Amino acid sequence: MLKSDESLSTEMEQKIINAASKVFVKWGKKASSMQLIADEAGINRTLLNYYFRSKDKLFNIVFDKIFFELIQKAAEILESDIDIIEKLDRFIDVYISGLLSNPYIPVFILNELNTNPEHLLKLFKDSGLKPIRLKEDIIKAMDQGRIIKTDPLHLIVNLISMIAFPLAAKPLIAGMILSDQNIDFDDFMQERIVKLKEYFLNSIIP
Amino acid sequence: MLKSDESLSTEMEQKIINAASKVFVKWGKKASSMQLIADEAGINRTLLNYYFRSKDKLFNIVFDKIFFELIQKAAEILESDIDIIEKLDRFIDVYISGLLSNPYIPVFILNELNTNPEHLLKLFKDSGLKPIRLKEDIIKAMDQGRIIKTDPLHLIVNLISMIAFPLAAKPLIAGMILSDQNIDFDDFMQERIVKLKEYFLNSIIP
DNA sequence: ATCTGGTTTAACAATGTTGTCAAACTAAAA
DNA sequence: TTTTAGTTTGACAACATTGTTAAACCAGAT
Repeated sequence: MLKSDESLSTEMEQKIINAASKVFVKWGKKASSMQLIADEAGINRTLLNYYFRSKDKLFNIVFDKIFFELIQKAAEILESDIDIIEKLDRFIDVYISGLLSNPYIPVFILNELNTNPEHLLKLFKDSGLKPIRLKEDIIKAMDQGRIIKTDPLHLIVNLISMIAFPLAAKPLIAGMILSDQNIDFDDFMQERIVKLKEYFLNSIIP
Repeated sequence: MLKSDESLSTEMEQKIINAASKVFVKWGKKASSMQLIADEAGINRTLLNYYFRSKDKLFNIVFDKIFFELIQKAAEILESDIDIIEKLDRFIDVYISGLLSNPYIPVFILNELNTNPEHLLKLFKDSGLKPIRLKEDIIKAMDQGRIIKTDPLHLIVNLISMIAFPLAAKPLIAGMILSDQNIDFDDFMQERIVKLKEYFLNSIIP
C-alpha cells in the first residue's frame, strides 16, 4: 500500500513500536531478537530495519517512550497544587493501578538502569522532573505538625519501594507468599491500594 | 597440573563459579557470553565447557547458589526462636548490609524471576522455607497487643519492599534523589539501616 | 498502459556464540 | 625414562542474529 499521507506510515510504526514494547519489556534488550519482534507484529523482519534502522534505535525509542510516560505521570501529580496527603494518596493509586496492567515494566526499567545508568540519567535530567520538590512539601507539612517528624528522604524511598517492589517481584510474591493462602495476585494488589494508603498515611499522621 | 585430589579441581571450579557469578549477576543470562566469563576468570573459554558442560548448566549452578544463600539467611533468622521484634530488626540489618556489597543481585533475581518463574519456584519449594511462619508470629504478637493490628501479609510485603527495592534501584535512587543532595549511596544505605528500623518498628508498635 | 514513489520481500554477508574434538601439555606413577 | 590420566588449547562446525541490497510489489499519478 502506498504511503499517501503521514498517518499510514505512522500506523506501521505504531504497530512495530507496540510489538517491540511487548517483547523488550518482557525479555529485556539482549534477549529480544528482531525476529521475535517481527513475529509479534506479524510482519517481515526486514521491515524493522526499514522503519527504525537498527535494533539499538528501536530499543531507545521504546525505552524512552515507556520511561517518559512513567515520569510524566509522576510529574502531573507531584507538581500539582493539591494537598500533600492527597498527593501521596493519588501517587499510590495511580502507580499501582498503572503498573498492574504491565507488571514487567519495573524490572525492565531496573534492568536497563543497572546495565546502562547513563542513558536513564540523561533522560531523567531532560525530563526536568525534580522529586526533591516532594521533599520540600513534606518538610513543610512536618513543620506544620501535620506529618510526624522523620527523615523525608527515607520516607520518600519507603513510599516508592512499597509501591514498586511488589509489582517488580510479582512472581515472588505470588509464588512464595500468596499461593499457599489461595490469594490471587491481582486481587491482592487491588486490596493493597487500600491497605497501603491506610498503613502509610497512619505511619506519618500524628 | 594433575588433579591429585578433589580440592584442586574444586579450586578451578571455584574460580569459574566466582567469575561466572560476577558476569551473570551484572549482565544477566542472555547478555553474558562464555567468553566474557572466561576472560573474567582469566582462563580459556573451552575450560568452561570442560568443567560445566554448557552455559545453561553453569548458569543454573550459579543462580541456585546465590538464591540458596539468600534464602538460607532468611531461614536462619525467621526460624530462630528470638522475639518477633528482634527478628524484624535483624532481618533489616542482615539483608541491607548483605546486599549492599552486591547491589546487582536483586535485579538479577527479579529478572530470572520474570523470564523463568518455574525455575525459582521449584528452588523455593525445595528449600522448605515458609515465609508464612512469619505471618503466624506477627498475628500472635498482634493478639498480645504488642504490635498494632493491621494486615499481616501486606506488612510483610511492606518490609521486604523497603529493604530490597532501594538496593535494586540503586542507580535510580543515587541518580534521581541523592545526587542533588550530595549524598553517597552507601552512606545513605548505612543510615537507612537505622532509619528504616526506626520507621518500621514505630509504625507497628502501639 | 506506463511511470513512479514508497513499501515489502528473499537472499546475502558479516559477526558472534556455543559446544565438540583431537592434539598438545603436564606432572605424578610405574 | 616411559606411561598414564587429567588438563588445557586451538581449530572447527553449527547455529543465531543483525543489517544491507537488489529485486519484486503495489497503488495512484501521468
